Amino acid sequence: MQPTPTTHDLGHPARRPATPHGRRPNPTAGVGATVGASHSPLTLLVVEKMRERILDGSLPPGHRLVEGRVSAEFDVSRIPVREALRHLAAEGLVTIEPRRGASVTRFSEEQVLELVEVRGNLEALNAKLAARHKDPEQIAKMRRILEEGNRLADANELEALAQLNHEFHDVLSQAAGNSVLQDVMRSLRDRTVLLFTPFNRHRCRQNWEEHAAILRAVLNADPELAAVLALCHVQNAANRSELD
Amino acid sequence: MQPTPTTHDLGHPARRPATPHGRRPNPTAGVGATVGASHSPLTLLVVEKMRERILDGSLPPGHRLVEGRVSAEFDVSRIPVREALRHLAAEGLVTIEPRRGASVTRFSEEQVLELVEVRGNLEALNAKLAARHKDPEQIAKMRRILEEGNRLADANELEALAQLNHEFHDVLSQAAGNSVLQDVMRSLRDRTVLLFTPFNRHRCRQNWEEHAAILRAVLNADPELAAVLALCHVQNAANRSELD
DNA sequence: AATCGGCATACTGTATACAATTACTATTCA
DNA sequence: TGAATAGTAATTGTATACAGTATGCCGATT
Repeated sequence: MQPTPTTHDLGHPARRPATPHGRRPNPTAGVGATVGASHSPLTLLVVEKMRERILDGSLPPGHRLVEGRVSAEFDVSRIPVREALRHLAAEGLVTIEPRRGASVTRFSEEQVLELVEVRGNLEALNAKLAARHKDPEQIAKMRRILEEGNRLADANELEALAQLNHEFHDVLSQAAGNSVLQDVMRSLRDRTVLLFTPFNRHRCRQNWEEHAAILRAVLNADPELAAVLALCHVQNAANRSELD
Repeated sequence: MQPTPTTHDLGHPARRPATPHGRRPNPTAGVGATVGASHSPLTLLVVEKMRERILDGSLPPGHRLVEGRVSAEFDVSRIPVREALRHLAAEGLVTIEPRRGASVTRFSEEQVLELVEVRGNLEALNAKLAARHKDPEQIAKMRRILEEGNRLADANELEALAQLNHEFHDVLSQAAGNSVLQDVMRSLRDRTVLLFTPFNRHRCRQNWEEHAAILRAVLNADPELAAVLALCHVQNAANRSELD
């Protein structure tokens, strides 16, 4: 930790040859591409990758995330991994116990209820704001999504429909135009994704119905209705997933 | 304005070790000297210290936080400092620009409005929840705070009254019993602290009046009223501070 | 004088090194 | 056999080392 013991090495403060250590995570590293100029902080790359794996379920709740392993996995040093883990911890996807390390967050039933409560209210606020601001461009986007979604629902293309849900949330966040809210909700959404994903066809369809209703309320510039619908939507999604 | 290079150090005047090799961030006990015993991750200590200095204004918005300087200041290595900076960035108190470093967040007017909007709604939710849950212990606490506050207001002890505001928020968060909400609000509150602090006597008093009203609504188990009052309170506080 | 190019500087990003702590295992003693 | 314990391995916390990049200064060239 300190130069203490080693202080006397002062004579030759580690003038190692070119490659002092046999193992080096690859200079222009894991990113694969080269680079010359492209600087992408490794930390962010690790964050992205890990978030993806957590959200798609490859890293199940409770799974321990040992710094050394992860860093070997991605072929980077522990530092970016540490930072990535802490970043994810701030988002709530990862839990860090001091001196014990990180693991994928496992939510208690109570926490799930709490998440739903907060997220529901914020989605309501978001919908309300979206219904007030009427940016023509956003409105156009919403119209498009609404039509597209209805078409897909009729055609029973549930895969594409699920895809559209992301766009739905995105456009609504955009339309609300509150970046603070956007940030908070992103974190809450990520945390709830794992909890209730509309896997089966029925839910997917019902999900869309509710989304469509919210969109219509927003397009009709009815803030209160939009808010209520959004709140209900979150609660419904939570209830449905409880019936698993 | 740019604090450019040497603006404020960090508080401590000149604390350059000046010892060429004798300089080492604390052998085994170093921490003990400055902060607490050796257990307690340095990162957290740095976070606490820095948050304190940001919130009390010693580190003004826009002030650059250079890792090297901060680490020298606290006599630790850059690693805990980096982690602390990122922690604070996650809370929103610090802004990190890739490859450029960290600085105390400077909020635009728009962001202020956004913060108020979100915080107001969440405080409302919080008050509503608090008014529903009726834990006897929390109720007792609230009663105590209410009485104490009224007493202080009458006695014109504004210093102590300001102190009590913290307790007010704490107890209300506790009473609401939603840890997710608690987390989010803590971050939002920190960010708004700088923006509107009731410095002068008049505001402090009015502030308390509003707090008291919320408390009474909660104690009367009137969730809707509590919510409305909380929302208004945040908005009022924001408006008042704009008149500076 | 204005612009360009290079050099020195300062700082961040990332890698490795090592100490401190916890977790694990085997072993001894009752 | 079971509990206590010592010894070891695994893992985190923190320090230092080094490389790459932005920044600012200075001189040279036009």
